[in-house]
Amino acid sequence: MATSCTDYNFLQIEPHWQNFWEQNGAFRAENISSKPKFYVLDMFPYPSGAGLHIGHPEGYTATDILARYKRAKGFNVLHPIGWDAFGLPAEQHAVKTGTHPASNTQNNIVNFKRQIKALGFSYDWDREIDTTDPKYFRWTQWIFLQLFQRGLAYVDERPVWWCPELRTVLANEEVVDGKSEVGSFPVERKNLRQWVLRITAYAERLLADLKDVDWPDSTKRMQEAWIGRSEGAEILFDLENKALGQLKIFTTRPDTLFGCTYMVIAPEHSLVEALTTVDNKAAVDAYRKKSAGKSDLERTDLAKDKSGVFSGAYAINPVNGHRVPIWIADYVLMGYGTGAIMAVPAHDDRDFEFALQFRLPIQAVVKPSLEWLGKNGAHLEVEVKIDGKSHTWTYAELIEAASTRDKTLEPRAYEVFSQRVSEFKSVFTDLGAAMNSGALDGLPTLEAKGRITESLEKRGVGKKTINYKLRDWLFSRQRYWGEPFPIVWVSEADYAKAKTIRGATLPPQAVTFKESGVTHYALPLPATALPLALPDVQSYLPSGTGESPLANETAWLEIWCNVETGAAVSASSPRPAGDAWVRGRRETNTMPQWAGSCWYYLRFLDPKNADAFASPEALKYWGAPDLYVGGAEHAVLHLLYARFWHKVLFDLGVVPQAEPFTKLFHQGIILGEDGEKMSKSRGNVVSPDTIIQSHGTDTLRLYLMFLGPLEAMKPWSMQQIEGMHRFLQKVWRELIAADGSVNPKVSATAADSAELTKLLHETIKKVGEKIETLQFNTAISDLMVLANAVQKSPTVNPATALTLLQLLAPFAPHIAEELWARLGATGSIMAAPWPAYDAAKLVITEVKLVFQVNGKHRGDQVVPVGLNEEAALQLARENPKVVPHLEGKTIKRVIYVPGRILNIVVA
RNA sequence: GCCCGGAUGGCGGAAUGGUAUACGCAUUCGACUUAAAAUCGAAUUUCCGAAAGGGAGUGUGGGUUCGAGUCCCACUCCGGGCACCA
Repeated sequence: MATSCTDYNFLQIEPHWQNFWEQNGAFRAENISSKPKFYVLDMFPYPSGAGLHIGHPEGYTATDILARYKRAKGFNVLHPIGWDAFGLPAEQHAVKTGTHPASNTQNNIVNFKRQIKALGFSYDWDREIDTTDPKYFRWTQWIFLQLFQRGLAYVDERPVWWCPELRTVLANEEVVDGKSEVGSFPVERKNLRQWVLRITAYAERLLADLKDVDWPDSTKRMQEAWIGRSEGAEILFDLENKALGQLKIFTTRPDTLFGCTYMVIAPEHSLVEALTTVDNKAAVDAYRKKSAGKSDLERTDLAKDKSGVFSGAYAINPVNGHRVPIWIADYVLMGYGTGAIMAVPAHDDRDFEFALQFRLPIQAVVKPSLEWLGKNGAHLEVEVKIDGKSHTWTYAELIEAASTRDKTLEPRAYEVFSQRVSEFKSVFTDLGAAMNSGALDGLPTLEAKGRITESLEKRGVGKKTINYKLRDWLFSRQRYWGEPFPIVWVSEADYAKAKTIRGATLPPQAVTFKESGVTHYALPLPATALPLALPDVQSYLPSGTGESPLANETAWLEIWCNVETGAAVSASSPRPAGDAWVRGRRETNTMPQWAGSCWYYLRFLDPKNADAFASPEALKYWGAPDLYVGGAEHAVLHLLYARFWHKVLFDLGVVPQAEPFTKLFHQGIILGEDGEKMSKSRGNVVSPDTIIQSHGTDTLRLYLMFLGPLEAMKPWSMQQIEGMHRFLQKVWRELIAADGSVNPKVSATAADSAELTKLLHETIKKVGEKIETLQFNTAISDLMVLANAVQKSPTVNPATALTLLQLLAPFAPHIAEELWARLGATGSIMAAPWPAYDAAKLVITEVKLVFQVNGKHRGDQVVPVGLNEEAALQLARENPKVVPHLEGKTIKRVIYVPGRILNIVVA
């Protein structure tokens, strides 16, 4: 039933149809259906206090268009939404106001939901999820238990930002210019006990399986770089002081081992203390202290000046027995490789810089090409002996001679490189051939690598290894507002007791940590005891010790725990009867925001299931999302973490496919009218609410899609949006008369012109194809062209008008429903099958043939399709515009592309 | 420094190797109106020209081709991401 307004009153029409859809459950997806499925997913939002910004509806409109189109095409469409609602801002708000983060979060959700509903998206609201709902995070905790059980979770000391003044741990974003964001107090790095997930165990598969997904190449490449696989060798260097054992290094260039003139270990390396000699101790201690205060970022910021300090100790190069000094420098990171390197200054930029700064020897061991030598050493002057006579040449001359006239000069060229390597303009880091390397001499780099690795391996001082930049995932936060870990810390004896009862659910190796000489054992709650809810706390302020506010909730924290059932009573109560009760302390860390978003796409399949995170039937029917749309800022972290969890679930046999997101698309950022990123401080933020009030959501949706290609970054324009509104007004006016009745030009007795009919069928074809490929901006152009044709036409057949509305419906669903109803069509436009085009109507009998002379457009003529070349050439030669260009010329060649061009090449 | 994008009218942008600038915005003129808005019609890459017409033209320079915005090579500028990863 249509509204009663006479003009295009979107403020009345839009809520009316939103209400209609809601009451009819128009967008409900069925888990049991004979229809083919289509799962289209948005990256669900974090419900911030600021409300929706214009970037949200951009991606959401794109998926909504596809969802509505696919429904019309006969698919059972799953198009869900929910809330990624754990997070730092809610916690900060709670600290400030003292109110529970849940209440603030719920307020924000209400606001987000109102805004999203006002945009008319066809979400299945029955499947709404909220990551902070215990019914949801019960399964987040369950997945953690699976990881834990498989040995993929462990506890380790990791550095975090610590603010002594605020007595709290800070997130990276809470640290601004080395000071706390709140209060500008100094901060330092401090090691704290953290949960870590062993994502590195999946590095190889995370890399290899990228080939199976339909993702933007740039995103794949970013993930590849992040995983950062490199092949090389681990090599053991004997230490001069044999009592200290050996030093293990990682290198991607074992072939340069003969060029190793010193070694560097990270300041955090476990051997630092033992290696440092008495004379150097003071300097080393000072240096370690200085670099401990630096973040990785600061270490890299100081890139220009390499810093470091000599340990006083030496190692022995395993291939030539040379005594090489061991330095300590923070350009070597403990987190990559072995935290120690062999420095080859002749063939590595950083090592070279360091060697220059500390006057360490530089030994060339890889031959560059003569070309490279000429380019980088041209400025040198060299002595050259020819027939016993000495000449002074420029190095460029020597290279020139060696590479053209006199091959015998080549050794001299390399001799110069060898002796004066530090005088060359750049460091040779590419592949070449070995030199000054004993038995390796002359071997190309790749062969030399293999040869030396093999020989080291035989001697037991080296082996081939693969290294990844990817590091294990720091998975805990010292915060209140996150999923609690379903872990209780117990004594060794109690853990042993638990093991006899629940052995199968414990990891192969117990997870432990040592504190004041006591080893604590991590005992998981049984899955039946989930969810472990957050307790109410007195204060959201941090505990002051670095632990989360949960550490202050003694009654929740210190418990008697039943190892069999996971039941708990406060430790202040008497110990309950029975053997299974042990004394424990709960884990006070909570999970990071990523946890909830790592698997939410699976919960949508079966969101109310109380027995499993989703039923096997739902998992099988829906599978992975067919399309996932979201910002490129998630190209690495979210998308890599989710892939990791998914693979673990796949290994468990609970999800049927190895990759979670088959097809991925990133929408571009919408900039402010000034072409800058939208931000509060610039005052260029556009709110969807304002536009919905002034122009309506149909206009907003159309405009967002018309701005430009979905993936492009594009500026907002208030003037352009008027054009979209005019377009909808025009559609309205062509179909509805001033009094609100149907425009008399829409007449059942009117037959459309052949041109209009043809255009209609062309448009059906184009719009359908363009929706499939997410080319919405040009699809809308096509709709405008059709609307313009309808406008020009004196009459229009109702069937044509209805088809136009159907094509418009995915983009601007409210006005489409309204006009559909007013034209007397039955049911919802959403229920009508997508119009099919008639290929016969697309057949053309005449085309415009362009005449070119020497590739230049000189004239054109409408000709029948299938005109042969001879006839076409004849027409061209008679064309008055072409004739002058042919006069007095001989035709050398004719290129004829039927239906397109006839190019006459003349001399 | 490295990696990835991009550069087309006054603006957002469109163009399977085949008429460059579709569609929209803006601007100008005209119609309607007492007037304005809205709407409708027309014009709008640039240079020469009254016009007809012609020349140039997709960041720069080269190349391939009958024909290049599109393919190849070199470069400039802009944007984004990553960054001492051995």
